[in-house]
Amino acid sequence: MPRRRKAARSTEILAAAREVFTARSYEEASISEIAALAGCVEGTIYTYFRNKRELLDAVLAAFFDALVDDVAPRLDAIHGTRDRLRFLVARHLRISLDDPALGALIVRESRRQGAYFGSKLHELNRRYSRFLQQTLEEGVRRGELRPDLNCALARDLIFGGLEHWTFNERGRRRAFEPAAVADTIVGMLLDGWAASPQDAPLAVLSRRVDRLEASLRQTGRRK
Amino acid sequence: MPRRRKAARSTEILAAAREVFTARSYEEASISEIAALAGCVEGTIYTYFRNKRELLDAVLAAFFDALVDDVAPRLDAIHGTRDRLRFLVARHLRISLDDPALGALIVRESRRQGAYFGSKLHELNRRYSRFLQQTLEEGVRRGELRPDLNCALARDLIFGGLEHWTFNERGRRRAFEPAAVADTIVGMLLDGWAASPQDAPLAVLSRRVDRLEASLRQTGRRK
DNA sequence: CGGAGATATTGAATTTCGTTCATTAAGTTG
DNA sequence: CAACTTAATGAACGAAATTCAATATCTCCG
Repeated sequence: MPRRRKAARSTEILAAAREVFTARSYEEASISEIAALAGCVEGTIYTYFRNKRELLDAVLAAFFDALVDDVAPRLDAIHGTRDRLRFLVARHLRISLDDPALGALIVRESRRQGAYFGSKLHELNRRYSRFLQQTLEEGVRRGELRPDLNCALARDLIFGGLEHWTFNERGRRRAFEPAAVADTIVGMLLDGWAASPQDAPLAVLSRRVDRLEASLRQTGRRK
Repeated sequence: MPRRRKAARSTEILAAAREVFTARSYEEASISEIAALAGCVEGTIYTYFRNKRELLDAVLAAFFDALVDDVAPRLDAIHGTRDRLRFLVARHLRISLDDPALGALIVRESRRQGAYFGSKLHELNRRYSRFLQQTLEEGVRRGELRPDLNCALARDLIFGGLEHWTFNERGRRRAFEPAAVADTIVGMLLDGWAASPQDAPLAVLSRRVDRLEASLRQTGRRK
């Protein structure tokens, strides 16, 4: 009932919506719960947002906005393609550590609206993913990456791969170190998965070491 | 009103549900529309499926079941890690060509339920993705892939990357040739993105050609 | 063949939830 | 302090998911 500046109310509703949308799935999240949490009635929400979907989009948009602002200056300070990639991958992985529920929400809901392409969300996503694509393109220009690399495809492989891995990792309920995982992933992508010819003896030896370590770990656990 | 064998009704409802869920988003798809298409009333559906979500899951499960049955024998007939990977990637890409609407539905909705991990859908997904993971593991064992390759991570990178790329490609409304794209992607992943030392002169030359072409295009546009 | 039991199907009732809108009340301005 | 603007309300509406007691149809056994 008290009347305030529009911006304040809008922020409250957005915060409440974020709370509820991360706690429940989109279908289960109800406008009435968001309204209760924001300290207003359902009707009020509709003077700020056209509908439930748009409210969710606003929550996601706020996140991407902040993300872009955070990444831009830090990426500028890094030189060298491999290091930049490591930073971008680690930063992306950190999303789901900083706020796991929000990270899950983004994976669940960010690409779901019928008219995704051309939406504000799509535009924000493009702005964010451009960091990666430009890094790749510059890598090619500098001769650090293969001249025939399809950068748009490479970008999709990275983002999609990270999303998928993060999603599965959440299911496994394991902790992880973004910087270390980013190192591994960037190494895999830049250097390839195929064994180099001179690796063959190394492969055999490494396999034996792996097995030794594994069995040591096993016996260790059995005390 | 006519009464038939349970299996027949169930199949009709499933077919109708698939139709409606691919045409509209989950929220927009209504049980009444599915019932109308299946030639029964809403109530009937609830004697076969507990709720709307479970109906959707059944549609997705039927798809994954068929997919696993299709892939298994064909993969067995292929030997060599690179060829197997090419097949698996191409087959996965073909999903969204065979039935684009269903492909889109899978991306949109397959990981959305709150209790995904441990669900039947999760189990089917695991069975399908195991094809890829086992191919990778065998590749390592044979010495065709790097001995230190993290196969679970590699698998996630591939599936996630393909999903992301397919999603974006749909937005771009371009056609593509699964075999050709699979070739490119498997090549990228196995051989890496970093320029090999002897590529350096090539990279520089390629860069110069790029620039020439770009400026030609520019002047062309200015007429 | 006929009736009893089983069960598939119904459709109306219930409930829940998103959304609308006429009304109220709090600020603002002159 | 009036006239105006607009934030906020909350009751009402409509649509859609879900439930359930009643009904229709099938099966099987005497």
